[in-house]
Amino acid sequence: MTKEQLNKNKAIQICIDSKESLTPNRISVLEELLKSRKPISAYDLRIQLIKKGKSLNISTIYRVIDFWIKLKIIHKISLLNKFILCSNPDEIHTHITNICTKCSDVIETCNKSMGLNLEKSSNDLGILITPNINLEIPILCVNCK
Amino acid sequence: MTKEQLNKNKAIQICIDSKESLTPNRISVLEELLKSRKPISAYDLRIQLIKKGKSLNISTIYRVIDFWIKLKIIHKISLLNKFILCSNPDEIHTHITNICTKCSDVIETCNKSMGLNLEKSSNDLGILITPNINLEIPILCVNCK
DNA sequence: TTAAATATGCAATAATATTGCATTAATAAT
DNA sequence: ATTATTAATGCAATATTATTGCATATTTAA
Repeated sequence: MTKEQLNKNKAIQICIDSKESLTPNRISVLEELLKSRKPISAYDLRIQLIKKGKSLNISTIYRVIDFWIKLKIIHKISLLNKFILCSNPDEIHTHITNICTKCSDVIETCNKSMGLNLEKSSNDLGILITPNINLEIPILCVNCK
Repeated sequence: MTKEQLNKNKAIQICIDSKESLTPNRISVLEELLKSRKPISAYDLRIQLIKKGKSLNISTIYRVIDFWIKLKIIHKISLLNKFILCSNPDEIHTHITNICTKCSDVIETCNKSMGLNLEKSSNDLGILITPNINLEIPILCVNCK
């Protein structure tokens, strides 16, 4: 079983588990994101789907994206106004999206590997860090640095 | 000397030191941002200035904002598509903008107080974290949590 | 099988941001 | 000081990203 297939199955499983309906549009958007390793904009995603004969309205694209975001399958990369699949959606932790400022490549890591201890510091400040947030860190990747 | 005045002077000093010209528009935008404790959009900033009889074109607004961003006086908050003054522009470190997801209030902290050790972890991953980046952390503030 | 709830399409519109080119203002050179 | 050069701004069009209200279609529940 390939990694891609695995992610798709996992996403579908999460969808079923949460008792949401798995419509053709939702599957199409999911499959398209599985293919694009880099973050992709909603409009570009739409163009890719049109190329495959699937012509969704842009509002539907956004709604479907919101749907997967709600299930934590997709991340919005605010720095780029683009979207990407989450690499490990079923684990509750601080997601970290390292974004290369040169090539827009994305390397997803987690709090442990990044030396973050946000819980402690947030306690000190009196603020609350909610679970499953996504931090975007501008970086230079191995190739670009 | 008030804190506001201090920040303005500091910003102006940084501008002079970097041999950039301090135009009326740049000062107007700076003053407006000094007043708004919360992040503000470019268009709203424009409206505020219009109320004071200063009618800048939106492209000028964006250019002036970019100017101050280049000098590290302003941060863009990508999560909100808004802009805010940096609270300590002359210190080179990882800036952290804690953004309350409920009220959009912003609490700026720094890496030390947030338990981050990004340099070490980035070495491990082979990526490079450039100086003076700004991390946006979605939180719940003291009032909203 | 019908009723209710949800998803999608459609098309308009909102919100955010950029561009090319003309004009004006600021700075440097003479 | 005057002119030449460079940089900033205005203008207005356009690009990009995102949302909305309402009608229709599809899915799920009764």
